[in-house]
Amino acid sequence: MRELKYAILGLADCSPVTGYDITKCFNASLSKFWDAKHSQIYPELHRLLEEGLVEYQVTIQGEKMEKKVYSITKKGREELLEWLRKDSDIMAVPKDTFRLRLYFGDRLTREELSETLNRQYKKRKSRFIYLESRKQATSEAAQDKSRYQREYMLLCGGILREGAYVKWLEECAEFLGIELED
Amino acid sequence: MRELKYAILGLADCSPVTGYDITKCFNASLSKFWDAKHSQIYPELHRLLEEGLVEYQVTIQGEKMEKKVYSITKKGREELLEWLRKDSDIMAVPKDTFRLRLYFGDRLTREELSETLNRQYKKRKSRFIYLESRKQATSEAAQDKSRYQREYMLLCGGILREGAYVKWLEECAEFLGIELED
DNA sequence: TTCTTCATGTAAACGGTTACATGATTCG
DNA sequence: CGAATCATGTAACCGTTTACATGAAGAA
Repeated sequence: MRELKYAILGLADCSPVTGYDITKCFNASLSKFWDAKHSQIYPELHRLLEEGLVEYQVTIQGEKMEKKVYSITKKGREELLEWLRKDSDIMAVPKDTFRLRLYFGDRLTREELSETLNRQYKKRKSRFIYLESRKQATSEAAQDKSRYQREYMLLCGGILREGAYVKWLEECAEFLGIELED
Repeated sequence: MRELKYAILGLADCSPVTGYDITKCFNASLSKFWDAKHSQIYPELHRLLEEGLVEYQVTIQGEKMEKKVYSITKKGREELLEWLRKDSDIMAVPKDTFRLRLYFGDRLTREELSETLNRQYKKRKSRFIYLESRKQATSEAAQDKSRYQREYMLLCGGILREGAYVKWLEECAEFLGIELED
């Protein structure tokens, strides 16, 4: 529970950050390790501040624009480490609208079902190909820069996940006797 | 949005159901096509009733225990079909606590990281093996009974997903130079 | 008789999204 | 000058979980 807390704490432990930085970081990487909107991040930062896990310094950007740069405190680092050492339960099966549609797919005509399957296949496959293409670039960076190693590992995880989904769709098509367009 | 609505509508379209039946159905199958607690299902059923998508008849179980058996209406079936024909966007990357822990894993000692990885590997692998073992049983049923076909397809999806996760953990171990116990 | 399962609900809290709201800075 | 980006917040709403609450039926 309260996992956003630890995602923020972890980022603040890498280097001092603003709420805006955190938002960008969550949106940026393909290999999303977490996701949150700024409307969730700012209140959480306030809460971490109250709990004494982070502190901030106001910096002036340009003429007068204030930004709050948060750093982790000793107490914050301790709590982060404590959390990192904990056991992770395997996550509940994610809710997947496509899977739900497929489950009740016998109500559709053969053509409709084929369309449903093909549309998903197209999307998943193009995402898979895109991630694969990004792997090469990240792979080289991961060799020397240790900060790219974790990005690389997560990217590999994403590729394997997408690959499994694509393969599943191919299996479904075969099982249902549906032709997949490529 | 409101996907629980369609999960319930779909089940009610298979055969008349009580709220309790729906709850059981969601909890039962390995190849969970959806998940919800009874505290979410009962209010949703009331809402579907108001919208005229389901109707119910009260049945007496035993001496005096009343149960509400819901069936889908014509309007409900139409809305379900309309929804089934829609396109499914690919779901957002699921939030995964283990992935988050791994991302900040450089803060742990080599031994701690090894433990973290091994614990997850053990869980994932045993789940994978369990699902695989269930595949055989379901496979035979899927040959003749059409109602087992969709169960079978979803189970295959689950196996591929778990398999990919296991493979990813193995890749991570190799990348980090960590030995996985089997 | 006691325990499990069947059966139906409500209330509070939580995590997350969407929308509302404001204003400075930088780049073309 | 105008558009994109930087920067920080709040409020309402929605979906979901946990806890509260009750009681009958069936099996051991």
